[in-house]
Amino acid sequence: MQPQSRRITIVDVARHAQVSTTAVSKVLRNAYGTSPTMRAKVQASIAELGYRPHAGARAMRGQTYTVGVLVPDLRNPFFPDILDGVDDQLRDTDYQVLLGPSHCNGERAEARVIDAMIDRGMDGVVLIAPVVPRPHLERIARMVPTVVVGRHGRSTAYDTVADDDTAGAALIVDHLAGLGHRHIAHIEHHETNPIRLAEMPNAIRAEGYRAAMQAHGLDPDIVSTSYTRDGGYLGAQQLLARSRLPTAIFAGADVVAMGVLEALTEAGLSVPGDISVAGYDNTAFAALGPISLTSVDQAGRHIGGTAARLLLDRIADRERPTAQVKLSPTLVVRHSTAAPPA
Amino acid sequence: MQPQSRRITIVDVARHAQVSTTAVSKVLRNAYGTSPTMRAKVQASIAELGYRPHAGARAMRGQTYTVGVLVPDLRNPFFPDILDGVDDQLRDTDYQVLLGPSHCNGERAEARVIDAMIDRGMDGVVLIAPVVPRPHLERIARMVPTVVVGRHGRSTAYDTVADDDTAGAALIVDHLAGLGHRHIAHIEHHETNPIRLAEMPNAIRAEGYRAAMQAHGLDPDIVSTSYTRDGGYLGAQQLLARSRLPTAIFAGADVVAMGVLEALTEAGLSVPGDISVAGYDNTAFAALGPISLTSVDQAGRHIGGTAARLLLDRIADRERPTAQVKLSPTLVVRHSTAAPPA
DNA sequence: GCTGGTTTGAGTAACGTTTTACGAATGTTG
DNA sequence: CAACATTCGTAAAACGTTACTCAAACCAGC
Repeated sequence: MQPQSRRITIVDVARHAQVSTTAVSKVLRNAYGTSPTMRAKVQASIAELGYRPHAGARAMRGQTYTVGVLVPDLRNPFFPDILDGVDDQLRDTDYQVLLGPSHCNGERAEARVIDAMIDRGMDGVVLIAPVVPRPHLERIARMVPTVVVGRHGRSTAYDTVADDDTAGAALIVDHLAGLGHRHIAHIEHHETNPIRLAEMPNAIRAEGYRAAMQAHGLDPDIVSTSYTRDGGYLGAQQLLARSRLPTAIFAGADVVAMGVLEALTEAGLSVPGDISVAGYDNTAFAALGPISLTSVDQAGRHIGGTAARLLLDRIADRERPTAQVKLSPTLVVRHSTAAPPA
Repeated sequence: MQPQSRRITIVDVARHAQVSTTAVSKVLRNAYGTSPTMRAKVQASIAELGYRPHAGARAMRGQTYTVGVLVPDLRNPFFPDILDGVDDQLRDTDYQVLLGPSHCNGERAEARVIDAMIDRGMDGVVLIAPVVPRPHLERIARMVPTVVVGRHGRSTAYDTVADDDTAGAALIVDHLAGLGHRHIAHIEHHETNPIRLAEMPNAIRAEGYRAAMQAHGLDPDIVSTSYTRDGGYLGAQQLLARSRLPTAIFAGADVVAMGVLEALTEAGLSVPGDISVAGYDNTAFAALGPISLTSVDQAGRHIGGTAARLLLDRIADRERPTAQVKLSPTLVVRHSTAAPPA
């Protein structure tokens, strides 16, 4: 088990192919000024020696061919959909995706992960529903090409891709009201920061819910917890503690609905017999037979694909004006919603 | 929106603190030969200038303080548990975790992601249930400190952390047999490669199932698909197509059980009334009220924590003999299993 | 006050790549 | 055939950090 031999470098390849290191570098980046003959020679040597470019060294001068994706919560089954979309776009490029997990969803932790990605020379980053303050986002975007997913608000520094959460919330409320529900509660991710209130999807969904309820002449009823399973569980428990139960619960995310179903099951209530439940994101979980959750589909894969494409565009041209892509969600009706009990 | 100012380097810090760059470097790595006075001065300058070390440059000489974790499937809810454990251990160190997603679970794709992590100068890697050939693993481990999680087989090059899958499978079979089941089917992740047959958890579970069945004097009945939701769905459909149904299904992973439940629901069968279902991994999904899946707990968080600790150890001393940690699983009985219908 | 040892800090050469500038062929035009 | 583009390839200088070598400053103990 001898200590591994030194890594093969561009110099080794150059020597083997009998050309200069510059020539090898040019071939690698398929830059201008390489004859087919030379290209072939170099590529043969690369293959024979098993050369692999050293990203660290590359980072010092040019690109690393790496893009980082900030994932706020690995337990939320919506995010893999987005990542699939990113992967679709990047699979056939030289770029490699690395994920920055920020499970403990604090602002500090998130900022730390983003900084770490920048320090590691990522050519660009996709930030999924980041919670750091707006100016911080702008600062990041000035350092590295950035696409922000699922957070509204126009910036001149970064592109955004988001779902029309106002419309999505309305889809649910319209559906439930159409079934005859008058008392529809909403469980949201708690938010006080004024900027995030205007930008984060959770806040927009809550606001959309409120507007839609009023449009139907109904009273909004919001419980604030978090977009996690536990948040859903706690939120539902708060509702269950009431003297008068709602006849339907609109959970701000499928993962929240998981917790809601948990609490309702525990309380011995049947869905949708006693109470209807709707989610948001149309994750694989919602589609699951025993669950069969009515949900709003925001086409995560498409969102991810769009984000990746925008990012590649921006890496290619950092001066291009920023884009704001807004996608329209659709309603997927399943068995967790029905007319309220008589 | 002026083009971002040049990155602050160690040289800027040195100038600002009026010391040499060497001194700054020493403080950063808290190496030998720094007086408290100097350390304070340097740290003040670092804070004031907002200096951040450039990982690419570091990669060329020393460490990058980055560890990579290969995650085979982001939709399997077991993996976040492992990652939590890794995070627990690394949170208070200088190390940063980055995830390499390998969704399309081919050998090629996996090898590509691992290579990418090595190229990017990771100080160490944790490979979760890797499928690449054994010699490839050895080669990787010779290049970079490596811990392999959930794959059995002793190596002199890398450490391993795994669950005792033989015992885990027996727990399920014993439980179901104890309830009176005679016809217990198992859905496994298909495997033909002889080395993986001896090392991969799926293969060991299947073998453990077979052994336990025989110990009870029962006939094994195995369906081969994959450890995904779709795999579970297809496997269950194959079983449902039979003239004689099993009275219980042991799914090799919770994520497989998701698909099984899906298929059974679709077929109008009730669980556990018509048929019992058990999973493996005891994910949050299994605990979910409406699901309430009997499962085997292999303490993912603990596995992840152990892996991270072993990795740090090995980064500190690459010559230390390798360790093989095997953890004992426990059975968690819920409502998806019951005595077979009379 | 000198010796010998220990701290403390500085100077400098890598590390592997890209980039800029430039020379040597080769082809093209008047 | 001279003058000039064009193409192909090379040399050398960065990039930001760490590790190695070595000098200066300091401290005992005689």
